[in-house]
Amino acid sequence: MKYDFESSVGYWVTIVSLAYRKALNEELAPHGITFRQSQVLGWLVHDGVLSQSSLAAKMEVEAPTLKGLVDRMEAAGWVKRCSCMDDRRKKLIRMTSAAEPVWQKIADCARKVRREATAGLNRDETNQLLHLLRTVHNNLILRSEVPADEIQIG
Amino acid sequence: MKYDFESSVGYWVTIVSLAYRKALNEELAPHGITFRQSQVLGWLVHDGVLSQSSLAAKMEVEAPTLKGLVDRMEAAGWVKRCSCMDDRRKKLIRMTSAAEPVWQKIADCARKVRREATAGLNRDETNQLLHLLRTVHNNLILRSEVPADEIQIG
DNA sequence: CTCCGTTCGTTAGCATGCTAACAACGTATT
DNA sequence: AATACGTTGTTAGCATGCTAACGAACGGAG
Repeated sequence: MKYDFESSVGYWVTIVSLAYRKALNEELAPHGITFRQSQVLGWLVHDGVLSQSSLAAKMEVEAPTLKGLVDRMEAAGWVKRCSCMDDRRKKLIRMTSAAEPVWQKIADCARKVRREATAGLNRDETNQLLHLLRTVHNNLILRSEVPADEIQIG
Repeated sequence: MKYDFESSVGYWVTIVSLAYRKALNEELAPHGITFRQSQVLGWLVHDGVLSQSSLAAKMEVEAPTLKGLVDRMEAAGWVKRCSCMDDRRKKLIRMTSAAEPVWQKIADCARKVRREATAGLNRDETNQLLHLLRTVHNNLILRSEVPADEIQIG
């Protein structure tokens, strides 16, 4: 019983994701930062200050995964954990001044790889790709939020 | 200097890849197998016998990554390493008979998640998505094979 | 105010990714 | 044959992913 990987969205999304991350990691390596770490800085630039849980939600990873990311970035001096006055459970993550001069280079690397990845695609095709990926993502998110076998109205 | 993740192919491919893997892992967990391990069996069903290096190439991962996969699957009894007569360096991977009864269930899980992921997309849109992902993948592969700063014809 | 369920961050343990460096083997060159 | 170079698989070390289980803090019900 065969299974056709070549026509599987999961297969292609997996290997494109690996290839994209690898490409960007190569660009970022000289700056001592990784793909996911650069995304953390991106969200901090975008939103200012974020708690670990909200950052985890934005990056679509679980809490322990984000903790590891923040641990390494705090050790490297890119970010800092601050206590939250309103809620003593929360720890607010903010970018340090040491990270600011590097962010410009990171954004340049990200744009470069993005340009290379979408070479040969016109604006419509790129938008179509993003639209289709959002649709698939939404399908998978809804799936985890409302598993079919848990819908039991008594 | 902001960077717009929402319109980044890399961002969406990353989180869709994570969501897809997570969904399939949930389906496969009862069978004691993981997403990547199921793909190994898929390739073995498709091609019969494969050396580790050719399997790594098909799965788009590096040799040490594939070694870990095969190590765990051999320990679980799904696959077996066999020596190769023609080339004593190679180790041929083949599926064991113990894995065969599970493969049908794995393929069913894969088809189920695939159907859920592409819900709301017609055949044309799905093909378009696969086509665009292949294009992006090809761009990134070419990039790593011919880095621009290494083209130096003297 | 106390109890109880939820949320937040952490820990432990495992699966998957990578690069760098190595030994063993194959192959081409001299 | 001897040398050199490429290929194959392994090891070590690190970065990212996950679930399960936990303590601390919040918030609402009684």
